[in-house]
Amino acid sequence: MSVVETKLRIGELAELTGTTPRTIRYYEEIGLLPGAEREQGKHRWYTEADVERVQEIVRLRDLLGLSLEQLSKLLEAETARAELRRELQLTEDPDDRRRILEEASGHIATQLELVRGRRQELEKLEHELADKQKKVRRKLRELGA
Amino acid sequence: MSVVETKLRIGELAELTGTTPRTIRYYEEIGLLPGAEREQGKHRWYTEADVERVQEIVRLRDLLGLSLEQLSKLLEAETARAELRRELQLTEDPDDRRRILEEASGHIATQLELVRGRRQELEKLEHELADKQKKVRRKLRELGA
DNA sequence: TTGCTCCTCACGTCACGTGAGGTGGC
DNA sequence: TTGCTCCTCACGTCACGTGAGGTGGC
Repeated sequence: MSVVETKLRIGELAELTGTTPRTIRYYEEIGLLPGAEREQGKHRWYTEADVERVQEIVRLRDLLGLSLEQLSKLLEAETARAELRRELQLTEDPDDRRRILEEASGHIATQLELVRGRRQELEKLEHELADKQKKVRRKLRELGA
Repeated sequence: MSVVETKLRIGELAELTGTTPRTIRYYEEIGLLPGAEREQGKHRWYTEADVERVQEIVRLRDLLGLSLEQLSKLLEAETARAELRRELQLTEDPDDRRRILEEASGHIATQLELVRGRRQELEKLEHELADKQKKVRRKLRELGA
């Protein structure tokens, strides 16, 4: 919670997230990343929040294999929520707070379903491979005897 | 083990594997699929073995997120093994059998490592999401009280 | 001021999608 | 024979990679 925000250049953001400047610019171009702050019209400056956003994008992209359009839709709700949350953290109205929390819960549930489905597919493949491995090793033992 | 092989057309192979004819042709073009039997120079005919091959390709492609070049290398050894296996199932030489089985074991181990790594990444993400969900739900309960 | 990183085109690539126009097989 | 599926170009698309030529900031 420091007062001075850490300002990052596009190359630094890229390195911290395992991407490239070109990828960052592309994500901005298609609206997946909010347009970075541009001092007087030249270099882009990023914050810690951008690092987290890009890390989330990269993780879901790689682990779930979603297209960037699908990812946009998945993260859109989250982005809207984040904005609302800021506004409404100021208010203390319990109805508003409940609504925001319920939306968050639903959004997390959606992601959880996707992740669980993938994990189960991978577990199935893993078990099949482990099974194959067992059979091959049993045959090797039989040969050794 | 029937004598008559089931002959499949490219559209049937595609549907059975969740792909498209264009994808099948592309995989043949880049050498990921062996060129299908071509009767007199026109339609391609496929067998059950092709179905299994494409299913394996698709599964590894989607679950591991490998490029088709990486997949080629991963499956190359397996293809070579399959051929050797046929030759050597005829011979009964234990040294040859041992060598083949050991190669198979190594190859399966490689795939298992990739699959386990992915599975663990997904589990980590799943736990983080489950954690988030818990926190949101706790806040909701606090509001309800 | 020098050197590195940044900037914007713009063309290239990978893994296919999508017609266009024509031929094969139950 | 008719209709569907197949065939081969060949251009389009998505998600960037890769220079080319030029400007910004510690």
